[in-house]
Amino acid sequence: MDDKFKLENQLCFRLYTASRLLTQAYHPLLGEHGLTYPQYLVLLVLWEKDEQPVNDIAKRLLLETNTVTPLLKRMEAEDIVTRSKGQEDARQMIVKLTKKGRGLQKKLTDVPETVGNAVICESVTPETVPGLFVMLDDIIKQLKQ
Amino acid sequence: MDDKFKLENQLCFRLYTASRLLTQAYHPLLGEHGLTYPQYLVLLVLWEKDEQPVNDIAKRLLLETNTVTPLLKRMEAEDIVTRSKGQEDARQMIVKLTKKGRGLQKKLTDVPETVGNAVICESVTPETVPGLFVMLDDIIKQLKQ
DNA sequence: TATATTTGCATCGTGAACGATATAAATAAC
DNA sequence: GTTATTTATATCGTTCACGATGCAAATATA
Repeated sequence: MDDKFKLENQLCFRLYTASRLLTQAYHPLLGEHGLTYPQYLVLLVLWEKDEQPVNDIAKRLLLETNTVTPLLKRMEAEDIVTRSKGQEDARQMIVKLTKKGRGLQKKLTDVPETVGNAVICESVTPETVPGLFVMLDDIIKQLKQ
Repeated sequence: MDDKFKLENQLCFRLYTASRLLTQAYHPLLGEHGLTYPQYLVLLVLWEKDEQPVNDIAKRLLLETNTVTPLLKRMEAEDIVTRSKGQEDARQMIVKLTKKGRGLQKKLTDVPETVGNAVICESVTPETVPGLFVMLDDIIKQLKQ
């Protein structure tokens, strides 16, 4: 009885574990450059579009500003980004890549492929990944409300 | 150029986000009983088999003991589990459910279904979830080494 | 049996996550 | 134009995660 409580029947535990383990796979690659995985996510956002307010970065990553603000301060301390008051709206804090922050893109050029290769296995291949993306995107969309 | 750095092409970001959002979905249901999601996972493990050493619980959840130990201490403080030195091996710390810990199973009986329903959507249905489980299990197995 | 190694757990420090709350600037309502 | 509300960000407290390290009990080795 109570198979519903079995760990093997839990979607959330699988997501939680897969997320942690895959983040761990990034660790040696990013740590070499003094980065954490959430900091790497901020870089992905800024590499796509530089000079964004805190709020835009947080929304893109589906995080709260109270998570992102301290993270950005650490990145500022490491000279990866600058933070400066917005011109038109003084409430905003505009985050901008430094030369070092932009330069990290080249240094991390092999990271996506390295990590991508690490997860390739029986049921997870270039052919099946798009289907996995659809399901995860649906779950995220659903839970965002 | 550099589509490989686009957030939309990242498996890890999807897992990370889906995991966080699904954990958030548990929050109101568990918080009502003073539980966090990782504490709920410990309960799932102990409900399956009571009286386990810290190490067995940690291994089951693929966590380190330095994560699990403080978590168990909080659960002990909340009178959900007891922790006592092992008889045959004095290094072990045996974790056992209290009456309250066992009783929580009945109180949380609706949680799996409630959360399960919350993720049902277009591409995630009782028919497609098993396929998703296979892929996530493969990823976990692969990353465990 | 004395010493070395392994094992199980704990402590410490750092960096997320996140709920709750605070503050100042911008905007809306009166 | 003054007051009320919303918005953008920050601060605070608690709980994970997790690498690094410490310590005592158990086991292996000499």
